[in-house]
Amino acid sequence: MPELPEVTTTVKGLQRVLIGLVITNVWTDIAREVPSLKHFKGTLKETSFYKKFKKEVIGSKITKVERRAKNILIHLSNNKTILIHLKMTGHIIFGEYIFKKKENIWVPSPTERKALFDPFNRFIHVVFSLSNNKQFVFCDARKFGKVTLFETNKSDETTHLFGIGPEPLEESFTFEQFKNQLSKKPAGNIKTVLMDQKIIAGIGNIYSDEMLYNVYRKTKEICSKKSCHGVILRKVVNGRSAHYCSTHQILFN
DNA sequence: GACAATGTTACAGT
DNA sequence: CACTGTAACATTGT
Repeated sequence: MPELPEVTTTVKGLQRVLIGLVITNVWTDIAREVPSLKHFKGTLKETSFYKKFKKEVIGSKITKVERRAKNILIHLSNNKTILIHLKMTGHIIFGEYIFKKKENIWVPSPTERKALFDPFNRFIHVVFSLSNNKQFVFCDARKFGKVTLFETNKSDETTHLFGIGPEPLEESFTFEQFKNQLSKKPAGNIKTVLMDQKIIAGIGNIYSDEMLYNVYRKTKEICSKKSCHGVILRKVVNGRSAHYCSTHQILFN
């Protein structure tokens, strides 16, 4: 469930298991950097993308893993960084996998923990094999996710990160700064602003809902705020479901 | 079958 | 130019 906190959890997990390992192979069943988006077709040759990706990644050591907005950044020893965006349903699995050649699929080793056999984990699209004979797997039911590569020292220029706003957990991020950013915006939906990655990084639909009162996907339920008897309603804001209390929250449009 | 789903981007319209 | 709303991406789960 990838917004800032979930991506952070993923990154922390990867830091524990990936640092110092060498990437020995890359397998994928997708042809493009972004499996689905049409607009990447023009700039990236479909079949060549992962060929090149593979070449640049194999043999390098993982030196550092970090998060920027909702992106996972895996820094390599050769001035390359693997960038993974999980989008809606992408997730990462680390474990021991076995490749079934006949069926062209990856399955968890029979000795692996039960969670890896969960049907949710069956949409495997990119597999990185590592020097400890384990695999680091990108799994995504909807194929919205992005797995790509950029030059580490060009992180300020890469289109994948360009223009992303401040990290809310950085010390440099202050209330004053946020207020200043807000004042530049015309009056409008606060939810839209909270989810705008250029204003503040990492907030998505669930957390923006929670910030504005805590009732994500509780449509029709009775408001749980003390002595409030409102009912939770749903309204589409900025193309996404917004949930709010009919009594103690007011919508202006 | 209809609808909703954690994200982002292109595009049409105002 | 700035902003807004919608469709698209691909697929599953309810």
